[in-house]
Amino acid sequence: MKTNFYLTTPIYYVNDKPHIGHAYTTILADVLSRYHRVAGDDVFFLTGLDEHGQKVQQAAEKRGLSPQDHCNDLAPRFTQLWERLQIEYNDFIRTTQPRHVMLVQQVLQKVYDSGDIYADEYEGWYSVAEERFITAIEKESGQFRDVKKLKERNWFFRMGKYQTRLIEYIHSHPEFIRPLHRCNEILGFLRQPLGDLCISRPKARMSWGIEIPFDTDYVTYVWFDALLNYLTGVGYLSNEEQFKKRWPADLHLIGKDILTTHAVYWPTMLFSLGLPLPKTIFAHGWWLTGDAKMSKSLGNVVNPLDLIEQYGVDPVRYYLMREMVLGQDANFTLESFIKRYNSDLANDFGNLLNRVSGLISKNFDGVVPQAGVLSAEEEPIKTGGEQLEGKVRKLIQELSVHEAIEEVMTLIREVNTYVEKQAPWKVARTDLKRAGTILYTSTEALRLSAVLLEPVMPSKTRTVLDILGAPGSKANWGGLKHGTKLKSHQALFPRIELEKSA
RNA sequence: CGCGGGGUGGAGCAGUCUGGUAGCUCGUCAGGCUCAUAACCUGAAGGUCACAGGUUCAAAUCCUGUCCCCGCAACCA
Repeated sequence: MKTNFYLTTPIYYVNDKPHIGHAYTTILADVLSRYHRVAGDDVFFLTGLDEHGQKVQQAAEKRGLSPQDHCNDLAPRFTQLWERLQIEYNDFIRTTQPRHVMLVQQVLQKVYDSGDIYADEYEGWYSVAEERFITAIEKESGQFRDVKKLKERNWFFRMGKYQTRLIEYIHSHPEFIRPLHRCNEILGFLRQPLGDLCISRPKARMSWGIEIPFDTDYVTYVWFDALLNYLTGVGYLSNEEQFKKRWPADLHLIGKDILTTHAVYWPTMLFSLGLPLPKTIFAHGWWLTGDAKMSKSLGNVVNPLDLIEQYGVDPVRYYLMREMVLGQDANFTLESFIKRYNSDLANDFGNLLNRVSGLISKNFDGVVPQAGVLSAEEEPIKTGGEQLEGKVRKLIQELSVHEAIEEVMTLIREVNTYVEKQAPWKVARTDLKRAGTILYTSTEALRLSAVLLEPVMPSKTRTVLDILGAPGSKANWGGLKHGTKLKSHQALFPRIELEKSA
């Protein structure tokens, strides 16, 4: 019986091209998916686009396009980037798809019928920029642009009535909101009375959205619409078999900026629908460049496509996964990227491949030698290799991707040390059998490391396994077969030579 | 008392939830090796873990307080 694993990224808002933040979350989801697939889980990985809302409407108007044309134009930029980044998602949802529109309307009707939606006249300060009403305190803060007094009839979701239940749920499910400090943040937020959520927008003001089924003068507030994608993607109200199998989601990956919507709005919506809550909502940090937050709005976006063109997909994936401690902010700089690339990928990983393949080529005609009797020297390498898969698996379960990677890199460094100390190039002159044992051991450890890095760097690790004649092999010791002829190859990760500038 | 992030050897960071000789990468210095992508290996220097109290047999880690740095119009993960 396979374990189901359903994970999601947020659906990205299509008012501009994708940037490194989108790429990061999606790569992270892909890496986790791949680790779970390798572990034998039945993975369902959902990503997609959030296409409704005022900002999309405005962006479209600016370009002289209809909102739908604007979305249709931008959507491929995301899907093409995901292809380029080797993202293997199971489904790509767009909130303008009929399946989603239907679901949102059904859900609205359901919630309405259950009495959790009511109409009310509301007068307050409205931030055009934020697309929402703000409180008097927020207005005083001066942080909101285009604030005006607005009196409007709208539909409201009885979010407030689930406050106590949500607090209790969070307390009794420590894995629900992670990392822990985010959980505390939400609990802090919930110490204030939780109001109801305005879930409609009058078409007169904003028409680009899903029509409210019981009041056609209104469209659905974009967040109420967007969050439901997680249900649409697994067939809620349309494919009960799939839904039963997949829901609740195991992991919602999100950025810390959208924590409240996911950890407060979303659970209360699910409470109202009588559905179980996702097992874990994980909020990761931001990529900072210098001291500024990476954002498409600041014009300091590092275009992931540019990096890929120059250095390849795998190093970019590796860097993003290794450099960010999940849950914290990280700095993105070209310098640190190059350092990581050179020290980890070129000097340690790639160079080790060259060392062993060169030695096998010189001393064994390029044919993997047999491991003879293992001495005490081999033990740490072999044991380390045997234990590595378990360590990596545990760390991935804990969502410590950077540590999982570091565990593998540690073994690779140990193998480099081992090769250095055993000096097979010397031993080969007097004891070819012993040299064979050394080379088998180091090459096998390299193979095993490549297998365990495959979710992070799917292309390059496959190249390594291909060179070693062990494609599709597993992370247990002994996957490398003696007698295999190694394929000739170029440097796996050519060093990036830094231009020496003043 | 607006919100959030952070202060750990020269740099960048783990470690803090689950207290127990302070770790990694880079850089520097010295040496080794020369199979390899000027790579790799060994050793060394360098930290009172922002500060002050407290809890404890034991604190970077838990509690209390203080100081400092960074980000916060444009919804952006």
